[in-house]
Amino acid sequence: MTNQQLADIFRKIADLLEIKGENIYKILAYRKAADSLSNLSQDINDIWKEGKLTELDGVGKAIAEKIDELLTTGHLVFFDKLVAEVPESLAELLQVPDLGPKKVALFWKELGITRLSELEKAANEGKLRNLPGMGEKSEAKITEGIKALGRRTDRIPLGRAWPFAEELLDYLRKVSGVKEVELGGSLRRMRATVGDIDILAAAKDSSAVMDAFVKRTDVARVLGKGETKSSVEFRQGLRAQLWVHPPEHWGTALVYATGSKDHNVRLREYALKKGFSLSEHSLARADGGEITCEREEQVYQALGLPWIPPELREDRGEVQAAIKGELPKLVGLKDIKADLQMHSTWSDGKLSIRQMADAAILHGYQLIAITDHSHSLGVVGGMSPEEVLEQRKEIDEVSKELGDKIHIVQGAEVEIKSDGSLDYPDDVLAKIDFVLAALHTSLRQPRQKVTERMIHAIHNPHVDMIPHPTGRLLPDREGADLDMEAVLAAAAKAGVVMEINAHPARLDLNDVHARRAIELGIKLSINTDAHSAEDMDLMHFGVSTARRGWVEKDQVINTWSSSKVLKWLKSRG
DNA sequence: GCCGTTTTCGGCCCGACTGTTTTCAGTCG
Repeated sequence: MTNQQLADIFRKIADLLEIKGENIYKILAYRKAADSLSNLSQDINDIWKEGKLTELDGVGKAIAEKIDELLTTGHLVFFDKLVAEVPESLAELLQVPDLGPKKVALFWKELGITRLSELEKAANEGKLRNLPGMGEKSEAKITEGIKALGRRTDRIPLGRAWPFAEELLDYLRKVSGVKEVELGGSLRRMRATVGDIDILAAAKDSSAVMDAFVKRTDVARVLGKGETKSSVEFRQGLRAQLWVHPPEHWGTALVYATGSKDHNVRLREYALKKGFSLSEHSLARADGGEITCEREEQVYQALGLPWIPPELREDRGEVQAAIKGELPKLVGLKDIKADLQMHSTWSDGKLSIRQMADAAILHGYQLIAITDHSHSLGVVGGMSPEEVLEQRKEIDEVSKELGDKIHIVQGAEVEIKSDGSLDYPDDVLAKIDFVLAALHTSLRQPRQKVTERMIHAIHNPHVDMIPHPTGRLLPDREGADLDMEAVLAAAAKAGVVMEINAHPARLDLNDVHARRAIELGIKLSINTDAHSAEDMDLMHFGVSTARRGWVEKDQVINTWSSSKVLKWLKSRG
């Protein structure tokens, strides 16, 4: 069983226990253990074999025993008994907006409803409105919620939400009385996918900005509107919420709006130890004293902590690290001096080598690698071995023209074929300065096969980097089912660089695996995989993913000087 | 069910909004 499968079981247990009416803290404990498993960079099976389950955050004796039972037998008697008591299908009812465990339990006990279809039917027949605590409005809300479930977009890729959010920010900044507007939530934390768009505005009086927000022409539905918080659903199914706080509360409000929820809980727990009750409004003392914070830094400072970058705020140990003064010095966009994966008209790129080089110079880069595809990837017009030699001549010519303005390295993105062999013979690979071995096809091979295939490629002494390791395409195409722990171990041993592909549809390695990679001493490279000049602007998405993985500057080879990169390439032969 | 720089027992973040209520429960983030 994988980390994710275990996490799903514990989340399901939490849902069912909540419907059952269990102690809320027991439920939260299961959720915390599930989150811990989801955020884990190592394979749970390895931790289990080492007998270190209870070292995981949120895993104590009882949950460790359940993990042990699941990994040993593939089953959990506790879960089977629970499902016999509380129908498993009730958990899906919790997905309906505004429907929580109390009402699900009410409908189940009073009307025997266990499925979505039964709930919809009962609502349409007006059977819900007479139950205690219910009324016509609540019933209508449920009907509407079930419909919303059907059209609700799942989490959307960062790259799609980003331009929309930017436009929304610009719009709100123009409202009179608005002092500041900033992204919050998973967008500010730069998660690869986001559930909704969270925005914080500072204004003395919230009414003008709230009105402007809910009255936008693309708003399909207003889900709620109050003095400090409103939320809407846009026509495309995307949701957004806006908080408005006075400028003098901006710091605490921004911490609150940025989250994650778990980070906030962790921070508030720590604040309590320091004698403060932390909310979006202030840091309050029990004696009635209060500290308000205009800046986020002041909130952390008041707790004796350094400011924690938003990308780290996932409760993955950042608060503990901040307490110890051990936060990483994260890589930043300004540190990037090179882009080591891009395509030209030699395969599926839109521009010539010269044009790509000119664009890179505009980005201030010292070095680029032109990494066109190899021939077996027919759909993109990959290069034959003969073309590799011809392209070399062109790269030399362009290099001569541009002098010391930029270094151009000849690379190639070489297919890892379905049997694990590479698309060029060794004598061709030997002539290419920077060899990328990539998966694009047969991604659905079984875990063991695709992992062996990848490791075989890593073992080829000519291979320098693995670009976009899993091949995922957000939001639809899952990546290969790689045993990443085994892949990273092989890469660490071979000195092969792993890429964080900056394209927002990829962000691959993901944040969790990037963090594991640097723990293993692997060097990373953050590249745009540009097929046009505009694509080079996507670099910041990759940098943010690295930051989410606690990656520091020196661990990223394209922050190095060009001479250091060239020296490294030479050392690899 | 987890956890300990006040604790191995007794706590466990904090507040906004809505609807059904005349003061609060449920849901959400």
